[in-house]
Amino acid sequence: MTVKKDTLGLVAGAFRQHDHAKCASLLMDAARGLCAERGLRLTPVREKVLKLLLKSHAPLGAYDILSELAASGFRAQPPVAYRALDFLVENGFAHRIEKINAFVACSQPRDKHSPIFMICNDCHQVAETSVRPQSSSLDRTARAIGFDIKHTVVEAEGLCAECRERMTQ
Amino acid sequence: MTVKKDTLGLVAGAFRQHDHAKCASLLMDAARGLCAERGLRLTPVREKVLKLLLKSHAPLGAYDILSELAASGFRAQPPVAYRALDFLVENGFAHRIEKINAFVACSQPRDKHSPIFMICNDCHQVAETSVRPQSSSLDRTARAIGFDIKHTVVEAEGLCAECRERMTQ
DNA sequence: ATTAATATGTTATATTATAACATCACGTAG
DNA sequence: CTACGTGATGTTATAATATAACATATTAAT
Repeated sequence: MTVKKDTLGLVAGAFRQHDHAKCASLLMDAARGLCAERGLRLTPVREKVLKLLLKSHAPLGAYDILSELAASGFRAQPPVAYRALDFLVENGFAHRIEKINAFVACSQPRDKHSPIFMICNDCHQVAETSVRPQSSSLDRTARAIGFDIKHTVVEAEGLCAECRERMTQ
Repeated sequence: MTVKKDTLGLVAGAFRQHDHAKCASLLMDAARGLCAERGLRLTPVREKVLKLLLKSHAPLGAYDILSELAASGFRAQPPVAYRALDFLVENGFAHRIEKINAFVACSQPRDKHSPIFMICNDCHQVAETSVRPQSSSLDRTARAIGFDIKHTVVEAEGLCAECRERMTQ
């Protein structure tokens, strides 16, 4: 089993009830701490966008974010959202989900990791888990052919356990 | 090692010189055969789009295909390309690469497989390989939390061995 | 204070994708 | 054969996603 126990817990948790407010505020603190450590500027827009991502139970598109920014009195031209998102993604505070052109806050911003997403087609929630870099079959295949990986995209779409249960009831 | 030997060969091959014309015509024949077996209609546009994908050494965007279709006398409104691509993807003759919004012909259209792509940022070629369904850590994680996978996206971007060598020369 | 680097403001436009509805082609049940 | 249902194509329009380019402002370091 390449998946770590606590990571598995997190995955399951993302599709269940949990203290989201607490979880969000811990992650916000983590981001502030990391920015301080690394000399990164968590400016008002960037912080607001991260807050929006943390608050959401589902991934947000750039234009969802844009309209929430507008509602909070920020400037609302597309580059505003894309720049903030770029910052968050580049620095590991958020991830882009390619399959659905959307963004989620990272659930483990301190760890170097290769995220894996499970996207539920019914409730539209997304669970993040990860594998240790270097341990996946993707990495092993790459090494075997001398391919130097810069970034990986690993996503699955389907139905989460809760939605599946609800459907058969 | 979860990667099969012959699959590995294919991966390496995709970034190297090979008899592309022969490889393309074999895959075209395979597609015609599969359509006959399964009662699918490989109409002129669909065949032309598959031909274009097979001919290309790199993935093609929908609008690349559209302009090549136009150049060959086909109708060239976006839905024409998207419909043909949808058909090819749904029936396993092509894959969509999410990371770059582009399409490639499938190199193993007869096999049920979960494709993996390695995208070279320098030469823009893409190698397809695959893992046996059910054997990846993605599948194991999904089973562990009761997530029912419909489709997976596994992609890596970076530098292929050839481009890396060329750069250090 | 001056300056270089970073971040934001703004306009415009590029790129990717789909909705909606009309028409056509083809196999088949009557 | 023929009319009917299905699937495929034609066409217009527009939606959704993303970036280029350049001006201005803020910050941090000298």
